[in-house]
Amino acid sequence: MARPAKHDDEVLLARAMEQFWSRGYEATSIRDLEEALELRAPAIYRRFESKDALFARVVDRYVSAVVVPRIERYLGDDADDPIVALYRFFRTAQSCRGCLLTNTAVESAARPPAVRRRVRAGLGRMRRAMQATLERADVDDPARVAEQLLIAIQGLMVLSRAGFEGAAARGLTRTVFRSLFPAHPAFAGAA
Amino acid sequence: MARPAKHDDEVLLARAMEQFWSRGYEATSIRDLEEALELRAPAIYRRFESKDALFARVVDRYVSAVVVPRIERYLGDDADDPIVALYRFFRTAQSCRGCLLTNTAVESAARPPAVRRRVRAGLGRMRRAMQATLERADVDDPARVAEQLLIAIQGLMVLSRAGFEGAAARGLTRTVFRSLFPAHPAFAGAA
DNA sequence: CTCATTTTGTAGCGATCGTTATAAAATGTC
DNA sequence: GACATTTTATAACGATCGCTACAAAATGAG
Repeated sequence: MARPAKHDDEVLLARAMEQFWSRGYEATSIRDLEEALELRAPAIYRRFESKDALFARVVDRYVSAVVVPRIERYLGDDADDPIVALYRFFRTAQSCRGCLLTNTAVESAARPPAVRRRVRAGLGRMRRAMQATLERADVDDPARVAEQLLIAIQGLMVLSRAGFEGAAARGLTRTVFRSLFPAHPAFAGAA
Repeated sequence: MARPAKHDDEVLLARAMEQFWSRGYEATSIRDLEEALELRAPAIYRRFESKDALFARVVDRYVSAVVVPRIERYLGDDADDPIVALYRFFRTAQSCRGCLLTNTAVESAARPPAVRRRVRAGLGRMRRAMQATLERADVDDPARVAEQLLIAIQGLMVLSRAGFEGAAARGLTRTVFRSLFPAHPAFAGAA
């Protein structure tokens, strides 16, 4: 009964996410999005109110389509060794794009409170998932260790984005786990 | 023999740094800088080539006028307890502006390599200063622990910028030190 | 085919971006 | 005071920003 849309919201949000993730909010223009979404500005605005509103939807999608699936894949309760699972969760998170939540937390200190709230919620979700995994591993004070891990993964994301990648980043991640889980055989550390 | 400048470079760089630090590179316009520096655009451009070049000088000044003095003040070799000194170094670093090196590392993944190099150099300087302090404290494997601390402080800066401040941030910092230095009396942790 | 409905593209809005040509203001020298 | 020198401000450049009137394209219903 009406003209069909070229792409559904999911596809558009995925493409927009790629842009915002690698270039950041400010550095991504509507013209960039026109190319990425294969859609001209008016069509973008009719579907997503404004650049800000689109970005908010993108942050939501990042959590639901990137963070949560990664949590389920690596931190699901079927993991044989929860600590090794956490290690893999860390290692597979590193890339030159860093983490959209990290990038947004830093970049948008002066941006709409709605976005900042979403970022904090996303970070909280990660922390709780890691805590649940730690509880399965019977570590002491899982809440504190989860905080540690949240801090560490944010720091690692910053260093990834700063250019410390590959072997360097791998070494840093091992260092984190060796320090936090010195008794674990996989990271059994000579001090 | 010529018209005197209203302000010397040091004053101008200090004011520009405030802007870039709290708002970021992209979000700071030349018009913003005109107000902050009390100087019109052509005067700014005659002194500092371009916005990029000015920002590079600002990053340098941040290291030499903020990072290095803080290192000397808190991590100088006259500290009675190097671990407590490191703790104070961390605690006094937290603010809603985060750290300019952290912010720049995240924001300018797609910016001139010269700036990225300066950021990495600044981070390296912090790491070496913390390592030297750790060596004075006779901890095991100071190089590894220094890496840990660098990761942790970057993570804490992200969370500061995300809105975790005050009591929350204080708690997080204590958690870091309690975990890394469980034997130290100041952070003697019930696991 | 006509019509109502929805989606899209063309073209362009005013505002602001980084930057600059040009001239005025402020000094020491003679 | 006239001059050379340096620093500054006035005014504006083309480009791009986020955004939008408006009309054309694409469907199903009648």
